[in-house]
Amino acid sequence: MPGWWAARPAPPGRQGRGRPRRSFERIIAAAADLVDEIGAEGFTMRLLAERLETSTATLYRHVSSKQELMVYVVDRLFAEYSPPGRAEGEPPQSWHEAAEAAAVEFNRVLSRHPNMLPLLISQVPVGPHGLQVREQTLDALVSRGLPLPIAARAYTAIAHYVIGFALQLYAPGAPGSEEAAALGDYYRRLDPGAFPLTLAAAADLTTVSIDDEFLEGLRFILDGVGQANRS
Amino acid sequence: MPGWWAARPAPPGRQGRGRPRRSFERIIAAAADLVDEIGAEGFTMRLLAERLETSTATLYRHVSSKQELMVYVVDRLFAEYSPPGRAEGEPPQSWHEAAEAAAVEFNRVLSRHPNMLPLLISQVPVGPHGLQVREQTLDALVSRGLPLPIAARAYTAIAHYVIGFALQLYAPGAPGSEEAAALGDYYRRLDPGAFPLTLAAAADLTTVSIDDEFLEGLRFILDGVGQANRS
DNA sequence: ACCTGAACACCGTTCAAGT
DNA sequence: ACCTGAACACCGTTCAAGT
Repeated sequence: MPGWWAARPAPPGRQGRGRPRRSFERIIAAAADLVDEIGAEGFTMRLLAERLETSTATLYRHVSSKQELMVYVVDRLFAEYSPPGRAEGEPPQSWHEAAEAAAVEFNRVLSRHPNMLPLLISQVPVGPHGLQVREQTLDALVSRGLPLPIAARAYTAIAHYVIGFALQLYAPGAPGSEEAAALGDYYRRLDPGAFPLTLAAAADLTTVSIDDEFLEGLRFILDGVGQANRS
Repeated sequence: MPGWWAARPAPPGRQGRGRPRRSFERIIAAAADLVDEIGAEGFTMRLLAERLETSTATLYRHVSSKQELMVYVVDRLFAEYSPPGRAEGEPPQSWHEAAEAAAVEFNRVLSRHPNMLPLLISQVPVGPHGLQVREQTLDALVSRGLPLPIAARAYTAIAHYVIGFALQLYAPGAPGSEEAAALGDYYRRLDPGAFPLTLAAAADLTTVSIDDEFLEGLRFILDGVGQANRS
């Protein structure tokens, strides 16, 4: 499992004088596509080599390991994040609205790459794009009046929440539309006497959409941040 | 990656008439110990067979796959959770205090099993013990006056937060004491002009302990829940 | 200098063959 | 009936040998 500190300002590989750099990016891009298509689980250096019409030994001349490759694959997620723009004629947003919009956009990016989510574990994204997103978001909050110490803590809490939510909802292995039925069966088979509240809550939770559930939890955090800001 | 719905009320294996059941539990216990010792990454059916002085083929007569085995290994985490007891002569807790105590206890359990954390991805713990913990916690909140719909959403948000926090802090691959230095180096190498807020926040964040950081984020959520409860 | 076939040391899982 | 050695179909990674 790769750690965040493993990422380095200058990407690796014996980058000669420009050409190898290009190969490195071609490899990362192809690897990202492959993970999207077949999942992090099924991703194989042999498959990647095949798709690039080369050999695995050649891949290892540009990246030092599969782990390192995955660090850069994850960073491409953050390249897709587009900071929620303040719309033209609209009134200036509060930090609260800006934070919510950022979280929703981050969630949207993650939901589009379910197969990549397992790679986010124990890997705070600190690749070039990951850092840029954090800096942009901190700036959005601070410029709207939220003090930096609180903004930094809010960013951490929100990032944890969004990633955790996405992992359990979108990641391969999470219940899809068909598996939801199996889950229903599972709950119905539970002894209602033993888990009355769990069952009652499950019945209630199915009445709200997943998006709403995401927003409700998010607002818990944002309201708490607001309280910290006032006190 | 195993899904939660995959867990079943009745554990698997051709459980004959009592004896095989015992074997099943011996296997799960040994597997859990092995994961704790060498990590989920290094865990191997061959290693487990060796430790139990049997063969892999025999293991497969009691569990249907490595994935299923891991589902039950994870559930053992929840068997360790001891619901924070209301102390003897003390005044009755609020739901707020109860929720915080539960989250802290859950975090404590997770922090003691860093090697098991990667197994929690895309696996909402729905094994027997996992369900019991949820039911107990919901009961603790509801009995202290928090309405069930809010309690259920709070439980989900808190669980996501605690697991996300633990994954990024305790999971193998997270920066230990030595790697923290490497991380410092990494940040120092960043262009301060490009990431001024990230750098300023990092300097500030190092002044609070990890436990405090955990509690601060947690209180964001709990304060938000309180606000939802009042409105 | 750059590339690669083939190997090395592993996996999870299965099955024919033993007791 | 219960167990298992040995195999099957893979991995990530390396290296001698080619161009």
